[in-house]
Order: sequence, then C-alpha cells, then structure tokens
Amino acid sequence: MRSSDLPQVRELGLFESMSAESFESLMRAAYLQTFPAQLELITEGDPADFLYVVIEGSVELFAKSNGREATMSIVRPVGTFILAAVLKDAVYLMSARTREKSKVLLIPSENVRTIFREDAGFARAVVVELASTYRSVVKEYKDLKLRTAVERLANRLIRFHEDQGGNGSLELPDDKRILASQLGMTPENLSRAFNTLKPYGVEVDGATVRLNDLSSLRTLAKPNPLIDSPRT
Amino acid sequence: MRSSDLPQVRELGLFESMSAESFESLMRAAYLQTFPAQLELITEGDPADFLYVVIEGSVELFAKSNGREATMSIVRPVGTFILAAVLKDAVYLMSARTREKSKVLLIPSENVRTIFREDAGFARAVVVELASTYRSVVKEYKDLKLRTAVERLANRLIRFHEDQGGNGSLELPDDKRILASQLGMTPENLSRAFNTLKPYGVEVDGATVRLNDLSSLRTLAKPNPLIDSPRT
DNA sequence: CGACGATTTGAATAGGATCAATGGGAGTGG
DNA sequence: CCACTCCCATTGATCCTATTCAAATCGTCG
Repeated sequence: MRSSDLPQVRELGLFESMSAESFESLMRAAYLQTFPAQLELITEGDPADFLYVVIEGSVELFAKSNGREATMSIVRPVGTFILAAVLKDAVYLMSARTREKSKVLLIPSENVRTIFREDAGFARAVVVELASTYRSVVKEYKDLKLRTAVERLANRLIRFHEDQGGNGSLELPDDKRILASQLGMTPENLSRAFNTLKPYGVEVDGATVRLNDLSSLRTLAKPNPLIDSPRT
Repeated sequence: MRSSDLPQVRELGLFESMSAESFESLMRAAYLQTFPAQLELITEGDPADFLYVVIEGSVELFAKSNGREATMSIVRPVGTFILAAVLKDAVYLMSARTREKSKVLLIPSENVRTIFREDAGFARAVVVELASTYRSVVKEYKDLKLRTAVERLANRLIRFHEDQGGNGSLELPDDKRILASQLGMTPENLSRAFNTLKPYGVEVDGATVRLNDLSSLRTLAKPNPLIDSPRT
C-alpha cells in the first residue's frame, strides 16, 4: 500500500503528528481489505496481530461470556480499534465483526510497536488516543453502574439528538437490538423503555425518534457531562 | 522532596524506566502528604492538577450521578490514579477519598506532562500503564455487563483466593459495603449473594471466607481469563 | 457499658429477563 | 410486480433478580 491512497488515515489524530517516513513505513506494511457484512475480523483471546482502522462501513466490537454476548461499541470511519492490545502485545479482549460491507486497514502490530518506539510524535499521539479511549470506557462503566435502563436510553437519545444538530428529531444509527445491547438491556426491554419515555415527548417511528418535550426529558435523564459528553 | 526519600516510587513500572534526572525533577516538584481517613482528595469535575501516588494506606475511587454513588476501584500502595486526566489536561472523571489514614504523593500535572514530552522512557512507560488500566476497565465493564451479581461475587472470591495463596481461605480486603459497590450491587444483595453461594461451599465469618468446594464454585462462576485475570 | 456503624434478615416492590406469539418491513425469487 | 420468507420489533404474561424500606443483630471503639 502507498500512503497516498489514504489521505483520510493520515488525518486521524493517531497518525497526523508522526513523521512522513514513519507514516510511509506503517502504510507500506499495511493491508487494505474489503470484507463482507457479518464477518468476524477478530476473536477475543486471539493474539493481537494487527491494529485495525475502519475506512468505510462499520464494525461492531462485542464480547462474550457464559452464553451471553454484549455489544461494547461501534466503530465508524475513520476510527481505530484495539490499540491497547497491540501496544501491550497481548490478546484481544473483544471480538469484532463487520456490520455491513466494510473497508478496513490492517497494520501489523509489530510495525506499530516499532514506529511507536522510534517516533516520539507517534508515541505522544498514542498516549492521547489511549487516554481518550480509557476515559470513554470509564464513562460507559459509570453509565451502566449509576443509571437505570430508562435513564441510559434517555441520555443516549439526548446525545444522538445533539450530535445530529438538535432540531427535534434524530435517527438511530444502528438496529435497535444493537442499541439495546450497547445500553445493557434486552431488545424487549428497550422497546418498553421507549414506551416509558412516551409521556416525556419521545415519539418513535422506526429509526426516527422525535423529541417533543426536551425539557421534561432532560429532567428525567439528568444528563451529566462526566458521563455523556465525548469531549471532557 | 528528594527522590531518595521514596525508593519504592522509583520502582513503580511508571517511573522505573525514566532517566535519573527526569525522576529527580518530578520528585522535586512533588508533595508528600499524610491525610486522615475519609478525606476527599479530589472531586470529579475538577481540573486535574496533580497525579496521585498512594504510598501508604488506601484510596477509594468513586463516582456519583443522580443521587447514586458507586465505588470504581481501590488503590493500594504503591499505585497511581487518574493518569489519563492528567495527560489530557482534563477534569477528573472520578472522585477519590482516603479509606484510612494514608500517605500520598502529589505530582503537579504540569510537571508530569513536561517530563512526558522530554523523556521517551517515561512516555513509553506511560503508554504501558495506560494500556493496562484501559484493559482493566474493559474487563470490569464486561464483568458487569455479562454476569449476574452472584456470578460476579463468585469470580471475585476465586480471584481473592488465588491472590492470597489459594489455601482454601481468604480475607476480604475491604468492608462488605465497598465490595458490594465495586461489584455493582447493594450491601443487602451482597449478603444474599453470599447465602446463595453457601451450597457451593462458601462459608463467611466476618471478613474471612472459606471456600470448601472450589470445583463446584468454579462450575457456577465460569471464570474467564479475559475478564478475571489481571495479567492478560 | 453504651453508642454507632456495619451487616444481616425479612417483607414488599420494582426493574429486567425470559418465553411465547404477533405484527411489519426489506429483500428474494418467481 | 407480487407473494413469500426471514428477521427485527413489539406486546403480553410470567418469572426472576435486585432494590427499597424496616428492623434486628453484631462488633468495635471510645
């Protein structure tokens, strides 16, 4: 692969502050592949052979234990996943599958670790990226531990609404079953949670949700920037 | 402060690979203080002014939202906390209070970030530390999302047991109310969870727990290294 | 000894999960 | 283009888990 093939990768926070040579070197070692929908790219427990970058499509990170399975997060373009496992040269803690036909960049772990040692700019970017993802997981953990299912849904809707411009209506980015799993509940319970929110002006029509009484929804949800804001 | 005062700090993974000068510089800027029990050292939402290192005693990290509060983790000697907030120059996502009279080292964030930029050895150690803590939170998140309360308790007991030598008996390291909060349940529910485990050979006497039928407990718990092992 | 907080136990309730059945598109093949 | 099929989503009924509220008990520390 040539680095000129993927200007959008170079613009990623993780890669933008490294030297041109380092970036070239990483890209030369990388593979750009297109995968069909529902293909399991990695399985938890396997050694971390590659760092992944989603270029097109979307990838679901999930985990299993006992018979249960939970969606951990959805990665969209342009985003990376399992950086921590790659840096520690450890096994993956999560599995990943394509949600749809997706174009993915695979960078061999060994090369990532080499460049990390050699390029201080990259090392710094890695720390920022890791610290950010760390804080994201802490927020999700707090969300799950400190809120009921209905509160989690209400806050998530408020967040989607803001992300999408805040014009009173929003589109759910994924299937409801995946949203349910992300929020830590069953699809049935999500459906009932939407009903519970109806008196608060939440109107659902397929993947479209209208928020007709944002202030009362906020009163219920009690949004907290230390949980809900992707910024802080 | 002089660095010679605290050889055990220098031996921390985070500090051992940095240059002597960098370490000296960090220690000169740092404050070593002893705090009484139950003192709130930091409050979530406040700017991250210091990186903390627990030298003696123990510190509880916790978070609040709505009226609820949850223990996130307990930091014991010699361990650091809130590295991610310091590096990102962001606000704390968690609060911290001393569990008992504790000796704590406070390193100004600005100095940490400066040394981080200047000392590649430190930068590398920071990444390893961050990647490790990231993976720890992911594991706790999986624990909470994929297991019932009884399963979480059973696995925690097995882990304590192994950490303490695996001779059939273990000591709970903290109050049960804190253990309950760590495991994401109420104290009442923890008490009942212990009763549920009685048929599996779990015998409780104050902070002492005997595991008389480890194999049946394991069958119930289904321990999973991708959740329970601190190593992987 | 007495007081206070931690723990346990009991009873009632609420929040979620499970099981079962039905309705509703989206995509496929005729 | 239409019927068929499949999977997603919803709804109902029931069960189980966990929380809440209340009260009793236990332990520890002053």
